[in-house]
Amino acid sequence: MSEEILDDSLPAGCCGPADADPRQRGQRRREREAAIVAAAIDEFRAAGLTNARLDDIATRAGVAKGTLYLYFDSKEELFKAAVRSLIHPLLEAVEQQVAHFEGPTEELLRQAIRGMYRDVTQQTDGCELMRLMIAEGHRMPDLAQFYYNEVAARGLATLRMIVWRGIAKGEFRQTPAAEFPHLLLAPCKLSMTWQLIFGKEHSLELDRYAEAHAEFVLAALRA
Amino acid sequence: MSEEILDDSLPAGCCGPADADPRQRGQRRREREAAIVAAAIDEFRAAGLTNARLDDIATRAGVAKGTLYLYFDSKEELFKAAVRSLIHPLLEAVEQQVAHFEGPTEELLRQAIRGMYRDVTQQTDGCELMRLMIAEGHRMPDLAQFYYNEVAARGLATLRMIVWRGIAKGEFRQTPAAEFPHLLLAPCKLSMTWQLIFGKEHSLELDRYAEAHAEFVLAALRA
Amino acid sequence: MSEEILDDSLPAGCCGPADADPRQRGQRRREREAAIVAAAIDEFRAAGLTNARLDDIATRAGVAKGTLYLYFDSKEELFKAAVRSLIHPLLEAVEQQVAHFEGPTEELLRQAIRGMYRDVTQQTDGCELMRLMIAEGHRMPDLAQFYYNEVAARGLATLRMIVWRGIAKGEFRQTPAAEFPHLLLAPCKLSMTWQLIFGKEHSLELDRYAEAHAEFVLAALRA
Amino acid sequence: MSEEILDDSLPAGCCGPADADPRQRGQRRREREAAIVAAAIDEFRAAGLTNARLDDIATRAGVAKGTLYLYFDSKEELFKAAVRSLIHPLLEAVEQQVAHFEGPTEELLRQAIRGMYRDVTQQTDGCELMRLMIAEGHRMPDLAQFYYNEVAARGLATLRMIVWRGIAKGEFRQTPAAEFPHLLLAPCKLSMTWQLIFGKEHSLELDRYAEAHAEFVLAALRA
DNA sequence: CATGAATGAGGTTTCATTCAT
DNA sequence: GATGAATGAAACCTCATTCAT
Repeated sequence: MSEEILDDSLPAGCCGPADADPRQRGQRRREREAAIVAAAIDEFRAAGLTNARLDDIATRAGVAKGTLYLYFDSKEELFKAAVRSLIHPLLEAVEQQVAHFEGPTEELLRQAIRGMYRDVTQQTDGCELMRLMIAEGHRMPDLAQFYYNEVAARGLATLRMIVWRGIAKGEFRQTPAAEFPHLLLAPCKLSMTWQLIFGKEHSLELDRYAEAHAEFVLAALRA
Repeated sequence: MSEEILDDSLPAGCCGPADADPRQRGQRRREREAAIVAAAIDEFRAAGLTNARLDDIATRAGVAKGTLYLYFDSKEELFKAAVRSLIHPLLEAVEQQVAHFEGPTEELLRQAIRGMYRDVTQQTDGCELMRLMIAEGHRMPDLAQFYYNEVAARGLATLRMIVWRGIAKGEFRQTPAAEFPHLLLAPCKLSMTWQLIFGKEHSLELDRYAEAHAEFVLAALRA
Repeated sequence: MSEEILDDSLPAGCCGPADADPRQRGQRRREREAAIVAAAIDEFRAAGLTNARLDDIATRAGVAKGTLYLYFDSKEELFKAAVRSLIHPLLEAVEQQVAHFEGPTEELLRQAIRGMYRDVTQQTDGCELMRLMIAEGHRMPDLAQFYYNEVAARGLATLRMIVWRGIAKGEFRQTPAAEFPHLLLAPCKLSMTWQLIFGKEHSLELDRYAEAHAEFVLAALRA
Repeated sequence: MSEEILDDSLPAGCCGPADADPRQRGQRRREREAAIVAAAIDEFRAAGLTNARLDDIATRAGVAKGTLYLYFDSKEELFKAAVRSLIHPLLEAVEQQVAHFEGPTEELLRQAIRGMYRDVTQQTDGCELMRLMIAEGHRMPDLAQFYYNEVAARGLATLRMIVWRGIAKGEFRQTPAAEFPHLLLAPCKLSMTWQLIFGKEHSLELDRYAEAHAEFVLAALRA
């Protein structure tokens, strides 16, 4: 994420701006934007929306401060772009989780749950994304809307489909989880907020906690 | 909160400054402090630690800006005081949750769960407290520690005792919830973060959600 | 200087303000004023006019901040009072420098020079007084005037009389020091500023320096 | 002064920013810095470190307040830069004073002494520099150290060399001034502090005073 | 396109002075 | 007289944003 984007692949001719080939132009532009967003994510994570400094983001991205404004209209827009770029991988992860699973639904759910914790155990960005959404989301309704559409709603839909599948196949009972798949997600979210608040200090034993999570919800679901 | 000066030991009449009743002084001081903290809570809730302005807090509290510094050493200290004052009611709620309950454990747990949602449904401060803890807690370890000791750990202990009681009386099965009472709390916390992020927009139907929560965990717990 | 003024010598009756005896009143008032000035000197020395805080002065003097204004109209007035009170001991030193000396004028001058260094070697206030006069004196012409009248002019007059006596008795030659006795004082003043700027860091060896001072000016003066 | 960025090594044409001539940049930068320091000197002289306002310095320098921080990290750093810039001319004056003098040492010393008074008679900054060093130096040991190295020690070394030269050539006697050249400098320093404290009010007649100074020390030195 | 110097509003914090008690 | 809580005017410093080059 914070790996410096290396531009030294530039052809002989020198000087970015003088690039003749429009394709190279577009290429370069996309690279820069990515570099800026990556830098922004790092800084926003570390400091939050208000405390992050455009100066630092620019430095980290290897561009001048003014350049940021060639790509984003304001700090807030850059923040949104950063958040969106954090969301995308989550989306794909969710999509693929259900995908084409064969086998008992219980196993499918176990895998889904295991997947949830990847963000918490490994130092992925999902946790920090949640922090940002909670901390600053309520002042950016469009961002919240976006998060709802692209992450929350879709993820829950996936979970609900798992429940339905289980019920349809006679593996699961009728439970409130069919209507509120949140119930299957909740323990993981709690572990996230736990980590956000307490950090390493009073950390849960995540392996056993995840196991407990799966066991517990399955106990409720099983026919 | 910030070492109350206790002047009560003064003898009846006489001396010292020509000051009115020292008890009145202390009284007035406590009132002001309360007013400042109340104002601070409002502003910090609306804007977060960085964005809240001391000017506004002072105005809202009906004092001059400089006065704040007679009561708190810095903005951060005021923030902590505000958070602590938010935590106190939770403390009491936690205390009372166990109390002296007679009857089936299932009913006890239902009541406990219903209690959890009071913060979410009614516009109490519990939700916002969580936002503040998540948003800024990681840079104030002492605050997180305090929150852990006084609220998190204690609340979870209460839940665990309920589970134990159920198991002991043969009402509940052995479940991972005995070790991780978090599992019983999680759906409620999720509804909190949900509300913090999405506000009124995509709000859960809390009544039915709470009911589903209770039903679901009981399904897992029941012998 | 910083010794707390102890008021416990108060008679039975209690409570300062209720003091009936007007003589005691005046006594108490004088004590307080002295305490305040002493405290002020300490603080002004340590921090200068602007940086010294009335809060600290009041605390050190054992009175309330508001009380200061019962004795002095403003911070600046208090500063002047403090400086004047520093000047007074110098006055006496100056007075005694002449005294009634019998014997060779050279010995008289040696003694005078030795006396000058008392302020520098011992931690007397003369040095710090000079700092204050230099640092802030130019904005308080009345203070400078006072210092000139009471110390500078008078001290120089004393030195000049010594020179005259030497010349009259045939011990000294005619030198510019008769008109500018400053020349006899200068090395000592230099050692003061030296100490004020460099502190203990590059300190002169004052004993030998003082000796050199005497030797040198006598070399110039001697017939 | 604050690490000049040297861009001069850049090749002729090409690249980098679409920036004008980098040499122009550096030029402009140096001009601004000089303007700021000049303004700072004026304000610090008039008001001292604490009382000088960055607002005023900025206005006088013709820049915005924030611009100051592009050149200096803090008020204190700016103060130091101002002091250093005052010291530099003194350094050079001292260096050149000895230089390549031919002729009797007495004449050399007379010239040196005359040089000393240039700062006092003309409105040069040497006097004010002394005020700043005395008033605020003791809280900036590095500044005092710098002043010692670059001015005090070097100036005294020069004076000592003059004395040695005189002794070596048989023109001067052995006097304490060989060890403490301060004695030759002292009357001038006294005139400086005199002026700092009393201003124009009780001013010495500097022409005749300087003459007296030279006469007096020569009387002591001459073989 | 890219730069980075410049801006200046806005924030926290300090502290001399006042005044009700 | 004495108190000390309260005031509010500055002061320093930050940083998102602009713009000449």
